[in-house]
Amino acid sequence: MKRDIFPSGKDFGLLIKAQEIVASCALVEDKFGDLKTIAGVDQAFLDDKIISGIVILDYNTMDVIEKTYSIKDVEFPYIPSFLSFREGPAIISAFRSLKTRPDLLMVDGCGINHPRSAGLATHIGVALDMATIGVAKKLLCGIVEKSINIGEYSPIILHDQYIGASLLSKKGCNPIIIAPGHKVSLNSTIDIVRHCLRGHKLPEPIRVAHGYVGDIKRKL
DNA sequence: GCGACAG
DNA sequence: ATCTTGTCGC
Repeated sequence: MKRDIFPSGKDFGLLIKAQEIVASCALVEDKFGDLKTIAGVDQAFLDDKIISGIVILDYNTMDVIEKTYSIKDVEFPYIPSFLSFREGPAIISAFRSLKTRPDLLMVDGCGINHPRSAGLATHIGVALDMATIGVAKKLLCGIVEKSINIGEYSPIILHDQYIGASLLSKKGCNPIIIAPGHKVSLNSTIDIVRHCLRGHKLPEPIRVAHGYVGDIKRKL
């Protein structure tokens, strides 16, 4: 099953097939329990190595509960809309080394706001069968409906479908792009991301995970 | 054909 | 993502 959505080679026909399978499995509805903990994951690169770091935080206090990481060889290049095949394997590896399973996972990248509705957050969510949300800093596809003020969001539309939101999380910063990954609705995605904002542009799970992998990389 | 294009 | 000091603004 999981092997089908992470083909080993670089046959684009197979990769696209894998993404279509992921998209067909994606669920944009709230299918997670009480949010006691929330995790964030991010990657850093050093030579031909990819470092994936995951941090689990207390949902209410945003205090760090657990951290873990994984280092693997980079075996796929960065190609827009195919990020999952470059970073996905390392994330799965890091996730497997966690002692506890978080109630939801925030991923740096797209969710269903992807050309084939299979962004990294959605791919990871389906692979791990867990609720995920995608948080990106740039738009990959779709158009932002309207201009917004601080604290507000604007729908992102693609093919007449409401697939995500552009949220102005902090003054003086560009808006962040958020979208459901798997097992999370659009409204909950917005509520949860807002809940995780603590005075910074990025929500805590992603911000802390980013700093964490940076530290790991530095100490190598 | 040309430009856009998560990390 | 990554190479990198100082600097402008809130």
